Parts: sequence; C-alpha cells; structure tokens
Amino acid sequence: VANRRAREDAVSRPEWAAEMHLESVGLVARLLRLHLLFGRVLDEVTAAVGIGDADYLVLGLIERSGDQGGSPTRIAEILGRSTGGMTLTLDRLEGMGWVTREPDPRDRRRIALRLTPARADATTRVRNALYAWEADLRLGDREKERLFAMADTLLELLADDRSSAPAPP
Amino acid sequence: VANRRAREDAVSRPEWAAEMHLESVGLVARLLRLHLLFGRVLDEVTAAVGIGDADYLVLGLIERSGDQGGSPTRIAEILGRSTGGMTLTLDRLEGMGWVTREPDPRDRRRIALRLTPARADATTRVRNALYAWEADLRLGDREKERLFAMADTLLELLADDRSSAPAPP
DNA sequence: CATATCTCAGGACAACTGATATCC
DNA sequence: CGGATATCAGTTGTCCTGAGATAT
Repeated sequence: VANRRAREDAVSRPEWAAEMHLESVGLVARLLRLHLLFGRVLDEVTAAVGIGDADYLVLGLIERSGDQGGSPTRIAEILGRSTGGMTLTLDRLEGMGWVTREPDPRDRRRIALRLTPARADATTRVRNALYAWEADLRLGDREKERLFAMADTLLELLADDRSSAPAPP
Repeated sequence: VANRRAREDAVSRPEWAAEMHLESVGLVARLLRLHLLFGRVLDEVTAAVGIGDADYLVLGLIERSGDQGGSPTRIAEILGRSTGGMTLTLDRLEGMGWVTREPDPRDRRRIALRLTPARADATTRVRNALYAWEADLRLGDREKERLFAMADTLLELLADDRSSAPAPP
C-alpha cells in the first residue's frame, strides 16, 4: 500500500496545484480545471468569430441535425436548458437572421430549425478554428489515441451517471 | 496509411455521436461533450447543497487560499471574470453571510476574504459529494493512473495555450 | 382526454463596462 | 506620478418559471 500511495502522490501533484491548499489532487480537481480552461478556449474561439459560446452550441447542434432540421425541445434537452429559454434564444438567433423556423408538415407541432447560409459559414469557421486549435496541439498518433481512449472512458462514466447528486448528510 | 485510418475510425466513433451528423469525431468533439456533461454534474452536486456552481467555485477558491485569505482580483483572474463582477458576487456572498471581507493591514488596498464557518461546511460538503461521485466511478488503480496522466497531458496543453483564438479569414 | 411541442409574459439575477476612490 | 486594488453606477442580456396555445 505504501508503494501505491507513493506512486500516486508522485503523479497527483501537478504544477498548477502548487499554490492551492489541497489535501490531494484527484480526478475532480483535474476535471474542474479542465472545465475552466476549455471553457475559456471556447469563449475565445467563438468570440473571435462574433458569437457567444452558448449560441455556438445551439447553432452547432442545428447544423448537425441533418435534413430534418433541429427541434427546439431536443436542443434544449441536450444543452440542459428549459424549452421556454430555448424559445427566447431562438427568437434572438432568428432576429439576427442566423436561424430560420420552418413548420414541419408531417407533425405540425414541430418546427424545423435551419441555419442561414451566412451562419452556416460562421459555425464552420468556429469549428475550423477549434480543429485548428486541436491541430496546434501537435499530438502524435499514439498520444491522440490515448487521449481519445481516456476521453471516451470518462464520457461513458459520465453518461452512465444520470442518477448522481448524492445528498449531503 | 489505410491501416492507420481504419484503426482511428474504429476508436473515433463513440456511440453518442451516432445521431450527430459529424464528418469525424476528434478531440474537440469529445472535449465539448465532456464540458457539457461535467458541467451538469457540477450543477447537480452544488444545487443539492444549495449553492450555485459559479458561487461554489468562488467559495472553493477562497477556502483554498490559505491563511492570507483570498483576494477578489486573484479569484476573478482564475475564474476569468471582471473585478467589477466579482465585487457584485462577493456582495451577494457576504450578504448571505457566507463570506467576510477583512482589510489587510499590510497592504490596505487589499482585502482578505474568508469563509464563515457555516459555508466552510457547505463547500466541504460539495467537495465531499464530488469525491463521493469520483469514488462512485469505481476506477481501478490502473485506470485511475491512466486517466490522471491523460488529464495532466491535456491540462498542460491547455495551459500552454494562452495565445490561441485564431482569427477567421 | 392525455401527451407532446412550442410560445408567451414576467421576473430574477449574474456579469460586464467604465468611471472613481484609495493606497503603494 | 504611474500601477494596483477594490468598488460603484448603470446597463445588458440570458435564462427560468409557470401558464397557455395548438397539434397528435
């Protein structure tokens, strides 16, 4: 056990944790930091193209929804927002001429969301910028493979989680 | 090359990407999803203790600032917010009796932020809940080690980034 | 009728910008 | 004085909740 602890300690004190008063640096601390840093990258990239990061996520989901178009409810679910709030967001995006709402003839409750050509360009630029950012990391094949594997492991764990939120004593 | 591509494709199409219309699933897509999912975990855990996630980050940083106490500017920097906004946040936190502001006698421009005992408990509860969440993942030693290593790789890459945000054409 | 999808009205509130006071 | 630190005033904007309209 002593051996295990020593090995874990060796790897579990990254430089950035030096100035923090933490007993130990585990997965959560790393994920928290990752969350912050990646959020910032996202902010910068989207701002450079002139969209907010929240809007980019909406636009990106619409773009990826295929020929059927995106639906407000579905997008709200994925992003963890209310449908009412999503209507407001869409009003805004539509008002700026970035998104169109078309009634779906097959189910007239539904609405098909589509990007206007100009915004399709913009989201493509954001995505290209993100890909460029990824390319700038200059990952080797092996490293990439391992990062993918780790990310997928984490994502599976997180996706299975749905029932979390332990209550405090 | 054909071999490499085949191998990469095998690993680069996680299940969750099935319904998305993506040409390829790279690191960014995974990080985006990770960002969303972990953000939700954070929301749930903090909400269960009765704080907002943004507030938890502030409280957590104050708690970890050691004997000197935290300073508004420093916290704003770490979280990527404006100092003006931080003042408002601190007003709120102080108003709720969660944080105290003490003048620093050694540099009277500065202010030392401290948690009230009650809130120190709350942040501890959140942290414990996060640790419990981590423990619930039931990671094996080897898996943990690999996740740590990968997370640290990513964090280094992100930390070196500071100069990103490529401009669009 | 029960359910699903979307919208509307009204409100809450967090965060920003820019200017200001104080201190090193 | 030039820089840093924190705050204030005024505003913007995003999102939520809860109720309602229309369609299945």
